[in-house]
Amino acid sequence: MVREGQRSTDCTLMLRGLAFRQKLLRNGSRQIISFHIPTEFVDLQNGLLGVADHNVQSLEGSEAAVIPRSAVFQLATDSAPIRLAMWIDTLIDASIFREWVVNVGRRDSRARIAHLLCELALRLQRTSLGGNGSFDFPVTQEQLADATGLTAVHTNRTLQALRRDKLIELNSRTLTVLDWDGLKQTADFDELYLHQHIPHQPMPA
Amino acid sequence: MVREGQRSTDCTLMLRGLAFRQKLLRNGSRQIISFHIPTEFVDLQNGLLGVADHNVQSLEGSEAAVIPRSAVFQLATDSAPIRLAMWIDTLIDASIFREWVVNVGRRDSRARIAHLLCELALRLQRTSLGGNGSFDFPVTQEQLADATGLTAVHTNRTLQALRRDKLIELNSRTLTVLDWDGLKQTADFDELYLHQHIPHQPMPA
DNA sequence: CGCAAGATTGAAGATATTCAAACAGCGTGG
DNA sequence: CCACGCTGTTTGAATATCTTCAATCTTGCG
Repeated sequence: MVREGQRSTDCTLMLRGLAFRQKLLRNGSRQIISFHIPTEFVDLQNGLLGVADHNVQSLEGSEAAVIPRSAVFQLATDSAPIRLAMWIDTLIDASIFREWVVNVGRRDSRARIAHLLCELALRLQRTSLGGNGSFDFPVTQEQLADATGLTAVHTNRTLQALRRDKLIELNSRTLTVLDWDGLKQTADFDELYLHQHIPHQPMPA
Repeated sequence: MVREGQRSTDCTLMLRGLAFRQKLLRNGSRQIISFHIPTEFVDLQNGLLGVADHNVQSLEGSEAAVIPRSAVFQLATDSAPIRLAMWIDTLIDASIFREWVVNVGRRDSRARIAHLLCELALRLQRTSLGGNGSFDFPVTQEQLADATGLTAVHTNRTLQALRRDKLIELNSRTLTVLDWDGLKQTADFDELYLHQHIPHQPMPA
């Protein structure tokens, strides 16, 4: 979808499925930096920064709307509320990145994976893509590993531990949260950083 | 400077010294999320998001200009170029967070610390706060550790290794980069993510 | 069926943590 | 002026967590 170093000419809006952003290191390893679910902009910032500093990749079965950069900025230029909404969207993005720094920096494997699952579950729930704690989850363990800064092997073992403790179920492509409070607790999860309750003002005073 | 959960009423602009943002975890540990040097905004985003999701702390001897939120937004409302510049500022912030996720997620201690030093050195250099590779560096090893997701002890040993290899010198309060290319190489450092060369257009088309 | 991708398992090893103690620099107060 | 306490740095040894490597198992699918 987007390649690092490339000049970006479009913005993409997720419609169906999952996409993620990643950075590749010289030594061959990869870090996934964010996941994106339907209704979310994937790369609103690329247009303004001119050059993409990372890649975007979509999982199979995903659909995204590709919007020419010029159209997006026309919207932003014409409408102050839309412009503000777009800015806030990128700020929430940044807030999630900050939490991810904490996640990979200061939590053990168990809490890390639990935290990632909490975040995705909550965001999916919010867009009503998951009925009562069950979600379509087409993320491989290797991708989970690259998102949490772990290896695929250790991710596998950690997932087993979470299953053993009856916190989650994770079959081929579906994740179900069995014990939401327990998962939140092991994840040290506080949803404040998702900023789901932005005050609806025309312009903050 | 800023406390988590607090409603923010001001923006702060660094004038002298160093400040950093941090998140505290329930288990008592801490993750530093960014450092801020003079000429940089520390928390432009807090005003828009309404509630701070993290703390900001300044090192001794720092000075910052506290600007009422309303004044900042008045500026943003009145001037399209300033508004754009502010947006871009927050986007570069986010880009740095992304690189930090990679840093703590996928680099070993040596590369992690080298990368952090590269970033700070380059940013300081850019604001001409460092003559020929020597900088005032009032960051303790414990803070370095909390920024890289390591322990203070291991940070100490890693710094010794960097010194032994003649990459840096780090005395009480001054950092000097002895071998810039070597440091960049061990850090896997690519400055693209700092977006120092944003095209100067009135509005990207 | 048979391939390919993903998941799982085991054992050995590396990297980083923990705990505890010693050491250095520095400002304060006796 | 020096002892004292404080903060920050350094060191060692034992331990934990996570990685690596390699093999096996499972599943979906042409």
